[in-house]
Order: sequence, then C-alpha cells, then structure tokens
Amino acid sequence: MTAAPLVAKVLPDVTGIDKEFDYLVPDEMGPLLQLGDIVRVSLHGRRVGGWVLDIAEHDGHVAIDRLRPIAKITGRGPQSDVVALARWARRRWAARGLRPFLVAASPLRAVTTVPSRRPAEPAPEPRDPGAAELMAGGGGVLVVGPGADLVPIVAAAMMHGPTIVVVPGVDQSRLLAARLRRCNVHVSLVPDEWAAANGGVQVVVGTRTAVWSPCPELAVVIVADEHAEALQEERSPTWHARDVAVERARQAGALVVLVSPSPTVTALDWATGSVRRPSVADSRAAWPLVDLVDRTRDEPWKTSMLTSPLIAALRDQERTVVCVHNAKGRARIVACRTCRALARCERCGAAVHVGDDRRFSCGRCGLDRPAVCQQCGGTGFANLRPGVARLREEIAAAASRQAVVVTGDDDDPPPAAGVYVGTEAVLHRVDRADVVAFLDIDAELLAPRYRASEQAMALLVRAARLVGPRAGGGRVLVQTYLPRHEVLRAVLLADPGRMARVESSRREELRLPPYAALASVSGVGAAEFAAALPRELVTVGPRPGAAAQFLVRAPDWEQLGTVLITTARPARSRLRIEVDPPRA
DNA sequence: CGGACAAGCTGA
DNA sequence: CAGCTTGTCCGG
Repeated sequence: MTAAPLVAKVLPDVTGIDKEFDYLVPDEMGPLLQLGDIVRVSLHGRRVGGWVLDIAEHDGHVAIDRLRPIAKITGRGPQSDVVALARWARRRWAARGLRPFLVAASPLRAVTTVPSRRPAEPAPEPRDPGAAELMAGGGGVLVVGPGADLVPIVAAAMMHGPTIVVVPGVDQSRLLAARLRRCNVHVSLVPDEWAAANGGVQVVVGTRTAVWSPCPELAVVIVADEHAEALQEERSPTWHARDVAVERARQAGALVVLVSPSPTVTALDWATGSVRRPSVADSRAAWPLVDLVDRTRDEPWKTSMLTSPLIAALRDQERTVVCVHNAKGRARIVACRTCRALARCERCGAAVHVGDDRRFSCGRCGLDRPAVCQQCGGTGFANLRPGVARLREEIAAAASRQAVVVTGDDDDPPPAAGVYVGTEAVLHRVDRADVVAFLDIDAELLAPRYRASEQAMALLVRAARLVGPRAGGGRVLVQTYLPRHEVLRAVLLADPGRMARVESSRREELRLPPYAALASVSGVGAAEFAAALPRELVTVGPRPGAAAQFLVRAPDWEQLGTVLITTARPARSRLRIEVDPPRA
C-alpha cells in the first residue's frame, strides 16, 4: 500500500498576502524537507519564496490535481517554537501577517548545512552571584551599575543551559561575542552566524532580532539594557525584544533576566518582586557625580544656554567635554527682529528651523525657503531656541578651544576633539569623556510622550557610561529648571528606583502601559477606523498636536489586539498601527 | 504583492 | 461601444 502524498502549507514571503497555501511535496524532496524551511514555489504564475509552516498527508482540502509542487528548498528557516512565537506576536502587536516576524527569525542568506553541536565548554569565571541567585529564583530584573560587565552575568546564565543574549546595539553584540569567544564559550553572533545557532551553541548574541534566533534547548534569555529604545522595532509592527523574550521563555520553559541600570516600569511590573538591586553603596560607587545646575536661580534676563558651571567645565583644557542638546541646525525657533512674528511655514504653519545654510526649512512638511519674514519682509531674526550648529560657536568661544558638532546625520566617526557639541546621537558616537553636559534636559523631561521620563533617564545612563564612575572623576552636568524632577533626583542619588516609583504610580493613575494597552493609529483612513472601534472597550481620541493620529486604549493586550485585528479597515485605507507607540 | 477581470467613464 | 481607468478579488 502506498502512503498518501505529503502536502506542505507555505506562507509566501510577499507583503500583502497573509495566507498559507498548500503545495505538493515531491517524493524525492520528502526526506529533506523540514518544518520552517524556506522554499520557492510558484504562486499565481510567479516564483516566490515562502516558509513551510506545516507538513501533513494530503487531506483533500484542495483537490490533489490542483496542487503545484514545491519548486526548490532554499534552506533552513525558523523552527516551530519560533513560528508559534510569531503567531503570538501577530496578535500582541496587531500585525496583519506573520511575515515581519518570520523575516526577523530567518537567516540573511540561504543556510543549507548546519554545523553540528560541539561539547559544551565550562562557563567562564567569575559568575555574577546576583544574577545566579536571581535565576535560581526563576529569573527577573537585575539592576546593575551603568558600566556593569555582562560577561559574568552571561557566565551565570550558561550554567542553566543554552542562552540568548539580546543587546541594543550591533557594536555591543560584536564586542560581547568576541569577549565570550576569548573565554572559549561556543558563541553564535546572529544574524551572521545563524546556521551555528540553529545547530546549537552555548550562547547566541545579537541585537533585538536575536530574540527570534534558533536556540535548541533554550534555557535563559538575557535582555541587556532593557531600558534601551533600540530594543523596539521602529516600523510597524512595533514589537519589543523584552516582551518577545518574556513570551518565548514562557513557551519554552526558560528563564528571563532583564538587565538594566534603570529598568522600565514595564519590566518592574512584569518581575513583580523578583528584582535584584545593588546595595546603596555599590550603586553610588557605580554612578558618576551629578552636577545639577538649577537654572531657576539664574538671573531672569539671562538667555544664554551656557551657565557658569558649564563654562568652568569647558575652560578646563585637560577634560574632554560632551555637550548634549537635542536640536539640529542653527535654530529651531526664530522670531523677526522687526515685527516680532514667529517664523512659520506658509504651507503647514509649523515653526521653521534654520539649517547650516541659513535658509528656513519646515520640519513637518519639508518646505524650504529663504529667511524672509512673511509678515513684514524683514531679514533679521532672533534665535529663540538655538540648535547645535549655533551653540558650537558660543561653546568654542567660552571654552577657548575647538569644538566639533556631532549629529546622527554624519557617516564618519567624529574627529578627536576636546569639546563635542551634539544631539543625543553624540552619546553614541563618542566613547569616552570626562564631563557630559545636558544643556536643556527639560526638553526631554517634558517631551509630550508618555515614556519621556524613561527616555530622559536612558540618556543619563548613556552619559554615565561615557564618563565612568565617580571614583575616576566622572561627572554629568545637567542644566534644568526642574531640579526636583524625579529623574534628576534619581541620578543625583544614584537610585533609579526613585524614578520608577513615581513613574509607576503616574502610569497607573493615567491608565498608561503597563497598566493598560495603548496603540496609535495613523495614516489614510485612520479617523474612519477609529470611529468604528467599539466605544465601551476603547477610548479613542485624536492626539493633541498630531493631526490624523488616534490613540486607542484597552484594558489589556488581548483586548487591544483583538479589536485592532477584527475591526474592518475602511476601503482604500493605508493604516499605520503602532502598539505601545514609542513616539506617543 | 501583482495579474485578471468587471464595473464605471469618456469620446465619437 | 471600444478603449481606458479604477477597484476588488484571488492565488494552492
């Protein structure tokens, strides 16, 4: 008797198609084809790639003579555990298909041979005792100093079995992989070494996509710098590696360790008591000294961004100073010197910026025009909110030395200098400094985003890393009109928990994540879509200041995901749905 | 997504 | 009513 022919369910790797199609598995392919494999099939007359999500005997769902054969096995793809995780993530972030998650879970190039597993090497010493204790208790949040070393934490995790380590940056992942390799650990740096990870290694290291990496017998997932924004995908679906890690570990029966000098409210809420913190003394020693410059004591007529403590730091020629100010170009807001009118965009009404070329450009609609007043034709303007290009001149003069501008637009690493002036990108592009000065931290603390406090804290953590602990002379200078703000109190006292407590009760009171589920809906048809959402479950409103963006809130992620996926999209709409919106 | 096909619009 | 655009449906 002959066995029924094998049929594979294939999800095409084509945007806009969220449907699995049946294909015949040719007899000779049968023994080679694996679940999750990346294949090529013909769909509607064209050759497309796709993932094999199921292999079963033909069940007559589609008549056998209508089935086309799989054309080719391209190589290995995500295993069933990760495919199950992708199905969960589709609901969690209200995505229309599995595709974006399966792309993250797939190798960059075809993998046809998978290296076999080698015998495990012993975990290197030392092993972080705090991490070990946390894992013995089932995992949780590990609060560390800003400059803490990950290697002993990974070493403690390896004792439990294969470990995935997610870090926010590519450079960090390379460095960590190299350091572990020097300790003889079998490491796979993904996505480049996806094949080795698929075969089985002791530690998989990578950026946020590493949370989707294969890892046979996964025992621990470590998310390093859990507070970092880079752990969240910026395009929709806006999945977050922390949340994927927690769910993956739950499904796999593995442990999670979320590591950060200042864990998010979301992480602390998840850990519910399973949080390990350093002693007060250790925390103080690990953080730099913080100079709070209270600008409410400034002379009221003072308009310069440079306070005397900052000027004193700049004048110390021995010290490298990094000045942070989140405004590019020469000016973000200017007013006509003749008629005092604010310079605005004639097309959309937003305040215009002045770039290095001294022309006006609109940050909202992109319109570019010469610097001439719309009201009176005047050409002289007062700079009400300077950008880094203008500040560089003022700072170089005050410091009596060269200063270089560093923004995220530059491709090359900045030249060596004694003074750097930049947007927050400077914190990622300079790797050591004696002083980091925030010229206007209030712009971050008061930013109209619900995560503003955590995002400001992330900048301060980054600064703390650049200058090192207080014993080495590290200093962070912060100019503010809000000297009692909980974020600033927290860094001043080297006690990030102070920020978390205030932030947590504020979020609970305002029903913001993690105490509710939030999404933003924008794009063509957003208003019609928002109007169609059930009123009793979801509170909807246009976000102030951001036309055509609607905020959607539900009691939890299940309900939010369900309502966003099941509500019909208006015809011809092009919606952008961001669950846990990073910019709202 | 991209091709097929059907329903609506325009010009003679 | 051919020839074209625009919208909807479907693919194994």
